[in-house]
Amino acid sequence: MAISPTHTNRTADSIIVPDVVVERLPLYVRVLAGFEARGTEMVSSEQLGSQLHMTPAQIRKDLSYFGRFGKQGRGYNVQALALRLREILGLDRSWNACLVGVGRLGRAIISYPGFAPEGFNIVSAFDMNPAVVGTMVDGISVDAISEIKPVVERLDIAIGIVAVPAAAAQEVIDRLVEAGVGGILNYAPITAHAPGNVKIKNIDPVMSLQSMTYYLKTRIQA
Amino acid sequence: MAISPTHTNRTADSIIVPDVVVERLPLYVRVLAGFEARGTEMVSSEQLGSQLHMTPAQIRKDLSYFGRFGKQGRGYNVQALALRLREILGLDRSWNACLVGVGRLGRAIISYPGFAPEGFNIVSAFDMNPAVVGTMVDGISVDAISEIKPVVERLDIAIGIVAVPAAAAQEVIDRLVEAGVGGILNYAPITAHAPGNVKIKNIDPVMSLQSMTYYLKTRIQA
DNA sequence: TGTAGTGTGTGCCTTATATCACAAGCGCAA
DNA sequence: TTGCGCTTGTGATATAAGGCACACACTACA
Repeated sequence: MAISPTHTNRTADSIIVPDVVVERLPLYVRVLAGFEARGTEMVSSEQLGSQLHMTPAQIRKDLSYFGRFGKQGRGYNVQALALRLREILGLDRSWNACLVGVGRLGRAIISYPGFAPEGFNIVSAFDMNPAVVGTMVDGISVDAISEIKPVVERLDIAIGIVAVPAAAAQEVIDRLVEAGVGGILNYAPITAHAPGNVKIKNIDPVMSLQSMTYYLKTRIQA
Repeated sequence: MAISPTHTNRTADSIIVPDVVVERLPLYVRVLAGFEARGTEMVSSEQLGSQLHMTPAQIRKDLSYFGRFGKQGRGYNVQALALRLREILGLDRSWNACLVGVGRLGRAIISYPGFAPEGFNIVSAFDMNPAVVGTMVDGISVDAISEIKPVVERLDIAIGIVAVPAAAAQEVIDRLVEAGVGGILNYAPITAHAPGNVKIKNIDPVMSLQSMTYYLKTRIQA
């Protein structure tokens, strides 16, 4: 949460970075990767901004929370900035995750090919259903819910992915927290609760659609 | 976007409701459904707030954008408020959606059982791969990308769900917009662009994880 | 009819976030 | 070496969102 900047004259070290800013960093990493792939050496906040549809000032300010990465008159070195942002986000290493709930959704998550290339490895799965426990799904062995704590500890799992029915989700989250995970990716349609030192991110396509329709309602159909 | 309130003495009709507020409404609908199921007749903003971990004042203020639904000293009638919010969000009807990209992710989306009960029906699918075009997936026929426009018009499709690789996503989104959809649910990891009258919602679990690790980094492991 | 208890709706204030705008730094060209 | 064009980093300012606190409305009960 804290960073050690040499770049500031404010009261103290350890400036708190707003969540909104942290959530934008992966976006920057992604467009930088694009420029990197195209062999571009330098980019300006202007260029980044036009790609991302945001103002250059916002990008500069976001970056300024973490240091001074740019050169006046030149912009940012693509490679260096990408590298630095990955370090800041903790993307310069890989992370172990476990999945709870090996139903239809859970299986789709296990076989989703987007996690591994970014350094997120699902190394373990859990389910309540005795018919599934003990089987292998896509190379991952499925254990009983009661095994969460020992397995999380043994495999150094930092992230729990929750794909169980709504009714069971909070209970599962509590177990994951107790087992020591630091973050939870929750696919269940509930308002999940966890202690402040555990980060929860919700993925809820249905809720996205349900707010979208508010805008569809008033549209004149083409 | 506009509402016709009798409840206000402000400058004009048609108050613009902030996006953040609209995005919270489905949350309210969900907890109200819970109270409804338990047979509760009245709830206070206090009770709603404690379920959702938010302040009662925020809930009251959010609701006040749309009308005066509560009774002093009593709270809100659960059924009536749920009904009204559903109307406001356009959830008192069903919506047709189409899926573009029938790969692994696309198939998982088609067979995801969470959409239909909430009134979102995937009625059509499209893919680029000639091997898939013409087949049926989970009861949905797969057409060529070039068919998007006629099919969207014929089946009155308001929502496009994008599950194609990043490189193809913007092109697909452009086609969907041109075909006349009003909203897009985008699973591709890109910064999508669309005209202002088309609502885009992104679902990106990887990006969620990538910002989560920022907080995991600094955690003392248990 | 009166009074006590409760919870809404909202004006006003606080906090958070975004944008502006400019001094200062850098590189290039003459 | 000087000067010009460009782009950063950041105070200052503007806008947006959140929360407080209270007048007022409603119910219940005496």
